[in-house]
Amino acid sequence: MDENIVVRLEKEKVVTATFRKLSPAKKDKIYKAALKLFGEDVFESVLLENIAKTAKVSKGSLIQYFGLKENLFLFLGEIVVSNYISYFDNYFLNENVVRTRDRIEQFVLSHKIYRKNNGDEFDFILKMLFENSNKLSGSFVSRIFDIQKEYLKKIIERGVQSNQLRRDIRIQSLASVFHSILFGLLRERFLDKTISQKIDFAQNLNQSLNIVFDGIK
Amino acid sequence: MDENIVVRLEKEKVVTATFRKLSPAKKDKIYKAALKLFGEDVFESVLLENIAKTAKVSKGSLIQYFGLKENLFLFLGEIVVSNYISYFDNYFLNENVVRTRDRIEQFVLSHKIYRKNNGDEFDFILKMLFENSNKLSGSFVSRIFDIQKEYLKKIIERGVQSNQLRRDIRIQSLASVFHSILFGLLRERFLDKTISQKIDFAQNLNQSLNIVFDGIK
Amino acid sequence: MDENIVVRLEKEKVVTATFRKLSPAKKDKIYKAALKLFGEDVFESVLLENIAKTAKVSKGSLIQYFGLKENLFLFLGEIVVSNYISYFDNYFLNENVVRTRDRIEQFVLSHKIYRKNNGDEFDFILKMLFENSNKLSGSFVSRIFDIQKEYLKKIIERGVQSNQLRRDIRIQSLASVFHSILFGLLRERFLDKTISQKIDFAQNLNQSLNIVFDGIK
Amino acid sequence: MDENIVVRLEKEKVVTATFRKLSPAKKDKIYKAALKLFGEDVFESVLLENIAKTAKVSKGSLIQYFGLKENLFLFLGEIVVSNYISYFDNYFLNENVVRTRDRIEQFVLSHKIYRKNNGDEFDFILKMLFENSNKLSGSFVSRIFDIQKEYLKKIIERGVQSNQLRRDIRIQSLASVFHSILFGLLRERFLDKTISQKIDFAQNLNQSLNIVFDGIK
DNA sequence: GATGAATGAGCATTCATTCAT
DNA sequence: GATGAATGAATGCTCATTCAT
Repeated sequence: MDENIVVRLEKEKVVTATFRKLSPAKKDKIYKAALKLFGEDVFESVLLENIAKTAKVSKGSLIQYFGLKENLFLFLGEIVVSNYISYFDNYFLNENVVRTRDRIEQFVLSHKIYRKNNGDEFDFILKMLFENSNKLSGSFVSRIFDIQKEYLKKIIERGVQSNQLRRDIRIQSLASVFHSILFGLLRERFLDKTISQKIDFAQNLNQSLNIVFDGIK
Repeated sequence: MDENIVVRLEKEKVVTATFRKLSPAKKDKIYKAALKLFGEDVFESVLLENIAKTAKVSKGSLIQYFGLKENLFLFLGEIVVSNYISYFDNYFLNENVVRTRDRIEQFVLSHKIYRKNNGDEFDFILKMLFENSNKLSGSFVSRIFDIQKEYLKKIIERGVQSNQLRRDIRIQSLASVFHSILFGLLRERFLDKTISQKIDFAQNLNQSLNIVFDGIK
Repeated sequence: MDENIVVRLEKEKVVTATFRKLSPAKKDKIYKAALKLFGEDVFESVLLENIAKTAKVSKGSLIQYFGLKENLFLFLGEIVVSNYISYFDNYFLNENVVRTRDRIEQFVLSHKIYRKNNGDEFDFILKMLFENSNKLSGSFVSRIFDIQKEYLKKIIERGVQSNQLRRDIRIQSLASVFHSILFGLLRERFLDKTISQKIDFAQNLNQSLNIVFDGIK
Repeated sequence: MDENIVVRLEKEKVVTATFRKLSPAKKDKIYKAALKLFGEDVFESVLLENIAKTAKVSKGSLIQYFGLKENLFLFLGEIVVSNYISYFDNYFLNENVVRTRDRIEQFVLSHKIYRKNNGDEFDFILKMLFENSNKLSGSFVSRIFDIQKEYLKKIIERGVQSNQLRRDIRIQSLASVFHSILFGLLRERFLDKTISQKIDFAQNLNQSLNIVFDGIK
């Protein structure tokens, strides 16, 4: 957990000094407990008492650390975003795919590995995307989306530079299109109960990318 | 309001006979009140008392009509879906655009008009898409999505028949791609607070369609 | 149903004139429906709506006939008591057992036949005896008990006259003792879940009577 | 209050750990308040709010201690039974009456003293015996009855051993008969509004015992 | 007279937050 | 600083009774 974020959140009155001074191990235990439970249920249905029990901390302490249930939730969001960035910054450092199309495909598919290693973070993000009221999750979702689009934009930019993509394309728009497709597949995969689910996620992705790269006229 | 739906819902114990027998005007008043409030806030935050007040009905009556708050909610969903279908079935009856690309564009843009005339329905759909837990809204969302994809599939099919689209395209996949784009734009438009919002919805749509129709290689 | 009772209850504002004027058949249908349901559950748990449904009458009518749920209940009690008296007055008219001991035994056992022919009345009496608050059932229970003791007293009196019983016995006390025993057996039979239930009711009765008739010293 | 019972009830989820950890004084205050009110009225008519007020505790705390109103009720029953046993076990330790007949008489009459010292327990038992639905009070009543019969059986057994009672008597049956008589007197004394009430309880008891001990033939 | 729709007082239960220890 | 007991506002649901048709 990035201590700088904790320091900033203390200034923003999201966490208290008491929390900041906790041992990293304890902070992490609280983070993990809250993450797990907020990833399993909607905000309203998650009880402080259960988080406390899971973190082996008292309910009173939780309130002392965050003041409000909502602040604990905000704190979570900040750490998840920060971890998400770390993870994919690192991913791109080690990625050396050449074709633009493949880079996008790999990026999207790499979320499967992210999920395997960071299951609770992944579940939390899904809950934020689809099940918590915009009032609570709005800014979190925007940030995750902006981050994802930023990665896509960088891939596209290099594609333009390397003449794999047409120069006249608007990068921002293309990033949005790719992002919508990625997001749509995600939703189908995890929420819809319709036929489409039976088709493989990777296959769906492949076809969608074909459509955009080849055009349909 | 389609009385056949009310009859069906009575069989499914979602509404009571007492509700079914209400005058259409009263049923509509209740529908409108609930629609407005459930479109403004998350399920848990909507109070029966306020719906009652808005509909100028007693809380007791509401319970007498639906038994459970959740049933009132389910009832709403059914009517909204039914109205959505009526609206767009009618839209396509009167539509006579020729180019496939333009047909999709018009269909998406027509949601603006739908919104203008059916603001509360529109807001309710948005709440369902983004803010209520999947447990509550899951089936509603699936149905709305299936309906939208069905319309897109029909447009695509005619596009293939009239040789405007390549014959080797998978219709289902293409419909999904278009739907993801449409859905992404919707989200950006109504929920994100980022820069992208400043750009015009229609322009965004136009560019997205260009990308898919032209290909980007 | 004894119309005189209905007339008296009207004067006591337990039933309305509207009810009195109902056809005997309808009055009886209401009586039977209420009897059945009040015999199945505690006063508070019996819903007017269900009585109405069972009697094929509207809830509004029920209120119109009795004003208060409690009055319907009082009405029931009156009729049950009246029927109970008729039944056992008639029983004693046709009874010609000689020995006092046997007369008591037969009287108690005859309740089995009463139960077979008047199951709902019997269940109602049990509910009154054991499960409804004294506030509601108190006077009913007293009356039933007085009636039963009266029958016992008459049996005892004849026993004394025919020199089957000691002359120095206090009839009232003896009647109470017999009644307590009868009542205790009833309770064991219908409410307790203990071992005693396995033993036969008739056997239990037989032994209890032996004890009292033989003395135990 | 027996702490072992509280510990057992915690395992059976009737009381919570929070309640168990309360100071004995506080537990007792709650017990006494609930006892008083449940002894005055039927289960449904007793309000948590009033118990809370009487115990000088918040309604929320009550729920925190017992989870359900019904559990508070069950808890009461357990303690009352346990106290009843303690009281009469102690009574028999200090009792040294010789004649069987007198022993029974004294045992029954000792309930008057029990009542004087434990008025609320006594009232609660009466409410359980006569006024709460069998669903709620059934097991409580069975247990109290079994306890009472057990005491009677022990008296009878010693009576047989000391040749005060005939050897051929069935102890179980005789205990039941005595119990019925005791119970009948109790009922007359506290619930009936009839003449019999005017006669003294002790006199009634005396006569009833005479009848059984002397036989009536 | 009959109906059944309308009403609203009443109550148990939930749970974040406060606060005493 | 840590704990967890105490609190009470908030809300869905029940159902006898009222009342308009």
